[in-house]
Order: sequence, then C-alpha cells, then structure tokens
Amino acid sequence: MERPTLQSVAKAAGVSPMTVSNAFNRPDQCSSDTREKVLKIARELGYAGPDPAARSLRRGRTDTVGVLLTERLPYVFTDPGMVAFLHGLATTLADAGQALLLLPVEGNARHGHVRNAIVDAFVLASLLPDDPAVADVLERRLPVVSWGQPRLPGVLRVGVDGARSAAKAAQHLLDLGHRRFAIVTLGADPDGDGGNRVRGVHQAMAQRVAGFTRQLRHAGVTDVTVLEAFSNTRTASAEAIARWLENPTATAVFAVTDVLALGVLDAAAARHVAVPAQLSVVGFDDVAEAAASVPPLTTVSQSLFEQGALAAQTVLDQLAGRQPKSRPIRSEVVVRGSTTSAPAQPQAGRRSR
Amino acid sequence: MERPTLQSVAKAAGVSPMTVSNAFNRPDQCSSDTREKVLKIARELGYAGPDPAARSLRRGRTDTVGVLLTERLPYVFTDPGMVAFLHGLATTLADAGQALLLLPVEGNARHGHVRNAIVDAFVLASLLPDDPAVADVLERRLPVVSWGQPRLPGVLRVGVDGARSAAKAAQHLLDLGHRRFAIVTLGADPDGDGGNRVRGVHQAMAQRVAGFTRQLRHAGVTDVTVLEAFSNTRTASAEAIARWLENPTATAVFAVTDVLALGVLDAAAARHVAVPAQLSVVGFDDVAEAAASVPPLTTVSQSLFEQGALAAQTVLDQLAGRQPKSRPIRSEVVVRGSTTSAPAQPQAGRRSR
DNA sequence: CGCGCCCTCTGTAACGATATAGCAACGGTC
DNA sequence: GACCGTTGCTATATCGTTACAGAGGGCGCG
Repeated sequence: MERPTLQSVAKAAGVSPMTVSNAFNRPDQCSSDTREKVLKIARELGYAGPDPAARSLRRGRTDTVGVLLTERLPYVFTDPGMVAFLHGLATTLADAGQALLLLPVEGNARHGHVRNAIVDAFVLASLLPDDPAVADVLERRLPVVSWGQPRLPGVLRVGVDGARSAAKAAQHLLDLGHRRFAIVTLGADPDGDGGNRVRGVHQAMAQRVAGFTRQLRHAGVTDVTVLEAFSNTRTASAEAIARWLENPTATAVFAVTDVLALGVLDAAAARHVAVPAQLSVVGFDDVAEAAASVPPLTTVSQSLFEQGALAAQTVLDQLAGRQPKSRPIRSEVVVRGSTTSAPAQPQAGRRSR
Repeated sequence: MERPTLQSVAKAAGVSPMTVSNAFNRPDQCSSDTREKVLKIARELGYAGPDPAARSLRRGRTDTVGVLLTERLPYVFTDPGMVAFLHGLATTLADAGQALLLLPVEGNARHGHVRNAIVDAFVLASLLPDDPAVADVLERRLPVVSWGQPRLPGVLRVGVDGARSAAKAAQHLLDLGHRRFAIVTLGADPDGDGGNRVRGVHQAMAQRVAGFTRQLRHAGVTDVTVLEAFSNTRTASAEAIARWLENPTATAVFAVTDVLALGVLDAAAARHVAVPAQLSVVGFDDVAEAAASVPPLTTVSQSLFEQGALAAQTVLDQLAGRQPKSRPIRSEVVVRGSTTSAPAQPQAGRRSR
C-alpha cells in the first residue's frame, strides 16, 4: 500500500493531475461536480492533499520564516521581553499565512540547521554579531531582518534607540529631583555558561546604561553606582542589589530591564525599603508584569509586541518585493507608582552644580 | 543573474552534479582536491548549498517536527509548565538534528497551516480533543505524539496520571494531620475569551482535582472548598483566593498548578497569613520558580522537561521505524517549605472517621 | 602479467507537485 | 453561418536535488 500521490488520485478519478491540483487549490478553476468527485476519491485513498515539500520546490516558496534565537530556549521563553517580541512576530506572520520555524542557536547543535532550514526568510532576534550562525544566514541570500542586534550592512533592522530611551528615564528622575542614582544592569557571570548567555544581550544593555549616565552628566550629576546581576531574572537582580540596599547610596534606581526592576522591588520589599517613598525604581521594556507589580512599575515602554509585528511586516514586505516602510518605534516613559519626588536629603551640597 | 543551483556549480566546476552533491554532503565520498575545488567555485558563484526544499522532496523527509500549541502564543510562553515541556522537546529534537515548526492554533488563522506544514511528524501539546486541527493532523498520516491531551486511538501519548499524582499530594497533607482543605483550580472566565483558553487545559486540571478529592474521601475527609481562578497566572490565583483568605476554612490548600500555588503564596503574604504555620500550600508541576519562592513550594513534581524529551524521543523512534519504548514518567511529591503539620485545631471532632 | 578490488566520479531516473499554454465545447452575437 | 469570449479540462515541461547502478583507473596480490 503506497502512499497516495496527486498522480494516483488523478488516475483513480480518471482526470489529469492538474485537475486534482486545481480541485485542492483553486475551487474556482474547476466545476463543483469534478471537484467533489476528486475530493471524494482522495478521501477514499487517504490522500491528505498536495505534499508540502513538493509544492515548495515547484512554487519556489515555503511560506515559512525562520527565527534565530540567541539564548538557550528555556531562557528565551522565560524572558518576557523576548516572549512579547515573539508574540508580535508570530501573530503577524500567522495572519499572513506564514509558519514560524524555531532555530535555537545552541552551542551543542551543529549550525547546519541554518543551511537546512526550509524557510523563505530569517529573523535574527538579538543575536551576537560574531555568532557563526549569522554568517550562515547571510550565505543563504534570503531576506533577513535583525531585531536589536546585530547591526549588519544591507540588513534591515528593527529596534529602538536604547540610549535615547534610557535618557528619557534619566530625565524623568531628574525632574523628580533625584540626584543620587544606582543602575542595575546585566553582567557576565564569572561561572562560565551564564556569561556567554548574558554577553548576547550585553550590547543593548550597555547602550541603555550609557544613555542614562550621559543624560545625568548633562545635568551635572555623576553620583551613580552600577550594580550587576548575573542573569536577567528577578532573583538574580534581587541578589545583586541586596547588599547595597542595606545601606543605599541613592534615592533612585534604574534597571535596564523590567525583570531586573521587579527584582529590585522584591529585594526592597524583603528589606522593608519603601518604594517609592524611600527609593524610586524605573525599569525598561514595559512587559506585562510591570503594570501588575506592587507598586506598579514606572518604566520605559518600547512596545515589544509592536516591534515583533514590525519585524514580521518588514520580512513580509521584502518577500513581496515591496519597499519595507520603516515605521519608527516609539518609546516613552510610562509613569506608574514606583517613582516619586526625591525624599528630603539630610546631607548638604550636591543640589547645585 | 540567476540564482545558482547545484547544476550550475557542477557545470562551472566541470564535474557532474552528483559530485557537487557529494562535496557538500559526503566529504568521504570524494577526494579532498575535488571537494575543495567545488566548494571554492560554489563560494564564487554565491551558492549556499543544496536547496532545502528540493532536498526534502528527493529525500522524502524534512527533518522538522511540527508542534501544535493549544493556547494563544503569549499564554504558551507565559506558562512555565509549557515552557519546560517545550524546552525538553526542543533540546532532544535539536540534538537529533530536527528543527521545530511552531503551529499556533489560533482561532483567527486558517488551520490550513496543518495541511501545508513541511514536517515529518507532529506533536500535540495539550490540545482540545475537539480542536479541528486535530482532525487535520490525523489526515496527514504522519507520526503523531500527544502530550497530555487529547487521548486518541492509535496515537501515542506522553503524560502522567494526573489523578494518581494529585492523590499523592493529598496523602502527604493527610499524613501531616490536615483534615480541612481548599483547592484552587482553573475555571472558565465568564468574560468570553479567557474561557476558551482555560477550557483547553481543563480536562487535565479536573483530573487532578478528582484525584485529590478521591484520596481525601478514602480517608473519610469531605471538608473541601473549591476555588476557581480565571487564568493560570499568579495574580488570577491571588484574586481568586483573596476573599477566602479573610476567613480561611481550611489548614491546607492544593493548587492544581504551581503558578496558581505561587499566587496563593502571594495572597497569603499580602494578608499576613503565615505559610506554612497557619496554612500549608501544595502545588503541581515543579516548575523552576517553585524552588525559589518564599517559602519554597512543596509540589508534585512531574518533570515536564523529561516529558518533553520523552515526547521528542517517541517521535524520533517512530520516524526511525523503531518501536517507541514507553518509559514511564515518575511523579512524586517534593516536600519543601510550604507544608507542615496541621495547626492544633480549636474545634472538636473530625479527627476520627 | 592478469585478476579483482577499491576509490572516485558519472549518467540516469525519479521525488510530487504546479505554471503555462493550449484545446474542445458551449452559448451568444452580428 | 462565421466569429469570439468563456469555461473546464489536459499535455508538457520543469522546480533542484539525491539514490542507485556502474564505469574507469590505479594498485596490490597471486
């Protein structure tokens, strides 16, 4: 009992293969009598419809987009920022009838995956510029869109200006009268593995830190403590800031991601440091959890969902031969409950420049 | 300037197409001289290697497995249980050189996705038995593995016995002397959308509830309050139990997922109900967050990662024509800090049957 | 020296579908 | 009655690759 093909269905139905193809793909090109007869015979033979691989070869397209993810899969899914991006991406692609092929860039697997991926285009989601998979992708000569990182000549990129966005957060805190700051960012874990993982997003984080401190400097403020968490998780962030919280040297904390900011809230709650009365906290990303935290998190919104949708739209435009329109991504400070005016300061000085 | 093919590379290199194919796919079948010459010419022409679609057609396999996800994408990624499963699945598949095609079953998109998916097999991840996509999958006549739901004749299934596992949780609490219980489970949100989402996992949750209460009944205990959360999130769970916590009628709570259990911890902390002194809490799944909560959560471990890996292995066995060995999934109560002996009870009775 | 074997490479024939052009039949129009 | 546009189906020619069988040359062995 052979696997039925379009040919065999055609023979059994006494029509040409093309008619069977039409019956399945173009109801309007075919009388409904013939169509029903063909479909009935197909059902009897257990024919499920045209083979997707053969169709792809002939049509010259696969209706599938590959996504390269920088981090290991579990971390990808754990990161709400990445999840929001993927959500936007998947939604837009699905609406356009495109499937999503997941290509985890793990150290273990041969990156031959990229060579063999049955896709029409690639999306690079926060990849390291020196990732060997990037070279493989470029070799395929397919449309490519990069999200955040890497920046490559000739490759369209979706993303916000992290430095400028972070500067807005700084200005918000300056406007509230804060003059002494702490920053929680991602640092490389000395214990191997985690380090590699973090290095992948480091570039974007460094930009945010740079933009934030630059804005402070413009205002004549240089009192900034930088703390490093070893992974983008609430607990890692809470650990990173725990000791500092025993004797805080600032009235405001900027965390380079919401996840880290939520960790700061956790740590503050655990040590009974009142937020925002004693300490203002600002995050970055505006993930869903940010609005639901206690207190609700003031954060820099960069609409990750929208970025995913835009990345998808850009890919679709390229595939359709349209000129992708570079809609700008807006970013803005969403003021919620975790920031307020700086508390009266017992110490002297520092108010004037 | 045409897109180069294996043929054109062969002509340019003055060898047969088969030799080019060998140069790319089987280094040992080909002298290294020829191989290097061919690869060099290929590079010059900008040939990235054999076209995956054509290869798939010829070879008769795609080295890709499709995963059907029941919920909307964002919820999938937000659910740590699903994430753990996907992680195990993706890891094992990647090691075997298989890619992962994501097939979200959204109401919006035409389920034609299943027809057109370029895959060798399907994994159904907690699908509704009456989901139309299930029928589509069966029509494809490819190897299928189902996780949890649905149970289909002739389709291999991976999953634990939710009822029996939940019974273990019940016994653990009974052993600690508890006699009055509350259960937090998933209920349908009256406001449309969420309801559908929840219905998908409802069957599994209902089993857990059933197994838990049955075990209690065996011990002669019938004092059980059932509370419903409208989605599998910490906040929904906290909301669901908040009012009850004002005047708790039990000494122990069983939540049908860890996420719900964590929500119970949140709510208890907010109302200054001491866990476990005043209230013991047991979850289900043993997601990563369970070990890190305050206090660490006692839970029913069902090694979701392992289930993902097993599902992948089962698919791979089927593809290789091997008889899949049905390794059993162990489930056990992991006792951490959220359960302890029942507090001394002021009320009379109920100790004996 | 001749035999057989390995090693490398070539020729042929699909894999299962669809784009394109074209052909027959039909009804309507002038 | 000749002409023409539609409708509905067929015939042909690929899409780009790999499986398979086999050819030719070099080399060890009897």
